[in-house]
Amino acid sequence: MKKSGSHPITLADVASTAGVGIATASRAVNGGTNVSPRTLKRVQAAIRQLGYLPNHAARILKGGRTKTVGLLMPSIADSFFASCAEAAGEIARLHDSLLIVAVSNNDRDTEMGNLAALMRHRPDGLLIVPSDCAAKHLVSFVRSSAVPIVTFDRPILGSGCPSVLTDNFEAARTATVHLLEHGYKRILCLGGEPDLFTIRERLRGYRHVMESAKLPLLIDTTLSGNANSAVSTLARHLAGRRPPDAIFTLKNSATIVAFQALQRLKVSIPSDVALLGFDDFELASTLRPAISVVQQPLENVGRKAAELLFAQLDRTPGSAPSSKLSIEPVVFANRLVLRRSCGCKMRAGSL
Amino acid sequence: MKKSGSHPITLADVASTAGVGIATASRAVNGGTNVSPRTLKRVQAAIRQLGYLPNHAARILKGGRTKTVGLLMPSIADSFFASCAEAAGEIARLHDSLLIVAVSNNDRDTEMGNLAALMRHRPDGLLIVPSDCAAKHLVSFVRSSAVPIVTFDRPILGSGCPSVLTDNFEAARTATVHLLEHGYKRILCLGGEPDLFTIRERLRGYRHVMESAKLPLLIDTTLSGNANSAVSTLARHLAGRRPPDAIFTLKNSATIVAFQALQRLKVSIPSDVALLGFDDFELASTLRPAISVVQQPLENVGRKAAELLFAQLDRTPGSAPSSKLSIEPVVFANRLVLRRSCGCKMRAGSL
DNA sequence: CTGTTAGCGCCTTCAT
DNA sequence: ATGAAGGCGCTAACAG
Repeated sequence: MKKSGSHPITLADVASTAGVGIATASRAVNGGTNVSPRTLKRVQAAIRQLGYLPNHAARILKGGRTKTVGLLMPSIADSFFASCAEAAGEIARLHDSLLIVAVSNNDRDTEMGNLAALMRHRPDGLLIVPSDCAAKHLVSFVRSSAVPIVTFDRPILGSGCPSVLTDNFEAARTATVHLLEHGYKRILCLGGEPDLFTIRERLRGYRHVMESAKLPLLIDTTLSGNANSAVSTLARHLAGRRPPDAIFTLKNSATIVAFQALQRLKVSIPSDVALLGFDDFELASTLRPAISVVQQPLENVGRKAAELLFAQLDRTPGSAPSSKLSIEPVVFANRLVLRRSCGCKMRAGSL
Repeated sequence: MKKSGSHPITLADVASTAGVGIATASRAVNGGTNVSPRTLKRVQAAIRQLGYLPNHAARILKGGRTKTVGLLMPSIADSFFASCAEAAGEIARLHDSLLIVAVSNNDRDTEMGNLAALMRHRPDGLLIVPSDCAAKHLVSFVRSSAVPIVTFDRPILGSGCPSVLTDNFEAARTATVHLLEHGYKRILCLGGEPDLFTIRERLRGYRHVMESAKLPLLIDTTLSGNANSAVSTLARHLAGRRPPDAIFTLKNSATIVAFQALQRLKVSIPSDVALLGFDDFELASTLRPAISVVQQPLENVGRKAAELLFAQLDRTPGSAPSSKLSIEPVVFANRLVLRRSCGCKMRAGSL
């Protein structure tokens, strides 16, 4: 109907076939204020007939919103971030906006490169999961950037940028305390990427508890995603003179590879060594034993971040600057989900 | 540096602070052909100093590419689609483009609504996982749309639109045959959403084999995502006079809820009933027993779809129309990954 | 209520 | 090698 040969339909086309002026057509398109019902109908008919689609670029050029929000995060495929993204996307749709997605792979250069690419599209706002929460490149970007930014999962330290986090420190504390209450004394804290903000916070929580209890710090943050390397890492720890009696894994993937390694080493959970992980995952309750975890309210994080961003966007520039959003991060509490791997529910009859 | 008060930097600003004409500045920005080295340098300095960023909207308005690709799929959070999206995104970056993401929830209205929103951003091309492969609304959209479209995972029948699929029929056939070879005779085919193209193809494969073998068709496509409903569904089947001796699940989530239900019903796999699922998932090999599955080459699908799309985009309009891309869908083969749940490797020593 | 007009920032002839 | 000028499609002032 409108594809072949024909040049793209413009407002002018609509106006002429409707027999009205361009401005009138424009008004008709945008809600139709100050347009007589009859003309409105005529214009709408022309629009349908021609298959007219407003040219977004032209509107933007005029100075309006682009109705897009840039989303920059480590990975789309990671279920954690995918959940946040989905939730954020829903909020965006509610505000008639779309998400432009870019990934950082937790790599600084990739991050800055893709951020630049993002910015060319002039998003109205930015949702960022910073790869490095202290890196000056991001700080200075945020400082000089005119677009509102909200970070989630991790902050950009010293940027004055609103962020939505979960209480990693407190959750790690609670988790470690729980392990202690089970009577474990040698708790191995296991994970990778020790430079990430979230990991550091969790480590801090673990440390805090262990030091208060005057128990030895057993920390190994050399874990890679590789299952085989986890086997040798764990074999080494388990073969020591004083092996750990419990393992606290610092994230999702660490929990999984640790579980797999333990399984392969035929180490029984929790009788030989207990396991408690940060981050829930779909099959955590289906594995045997079911894995106890710290559960983060993912959807809430993504949703809240998006809401915060749109709150800034929708606030008309004229409003009182006193109502400036608090710079204090929004922090969600985490939940300790107790299943079997930590030693809980041992008495319970079934699995 | 550039945030406060100051209006956004334009090419004119660059030109004036560099002391050159706008046109020259423009040339300098775009590769710098026909610009003396000295002026080039001056302009570049001005660009850096001012923090100039080309206004994408203006470029688009001039008729250029938007350097964006629309991605419309059922869900971002679904690991299957997330993997495809990530792969597609990488290809897009290689072509200096970004992904604009919209979701359909497999719902026709949501799909068309979000598609319309997508189109306003004038993407150079579209990557679509159609919710309904036969729905006329999409067909007519594709027909009338001027932007290149590639679908993946599912086709849009009768649209002449290139698509990237996996061989669902053949894989389901192979899987069912494998079950037969184990000696199972009463194979229950279990899943939900029987209207989806992929599900139908898999059902067709199952049917084909069972009918050839003159074995009874046991099909239940009423499964929802809910674990509890799966328990009652399976309990019912298992309690029948002639219960199934094997279950072939039609997708990822069905496999998981079936496994969970079986586990809760204390039905032993594979001795009481064997299990084989369509779609691999992260912990399939970690569950006990490890689940045998049909594995789809997800990344390949996403990547290939994006490549096909850019092949169309990069093909300059002038080139011979004879080289028009084949309308035959690209079909990837699937792999049957045999683990324990189907009864394989029972003799093997360990787990 | 409606039409006319002036740009938004950029690229691209066309002169110089 | 460079500058001036027009127009991409749209909206917001301003006239009528």
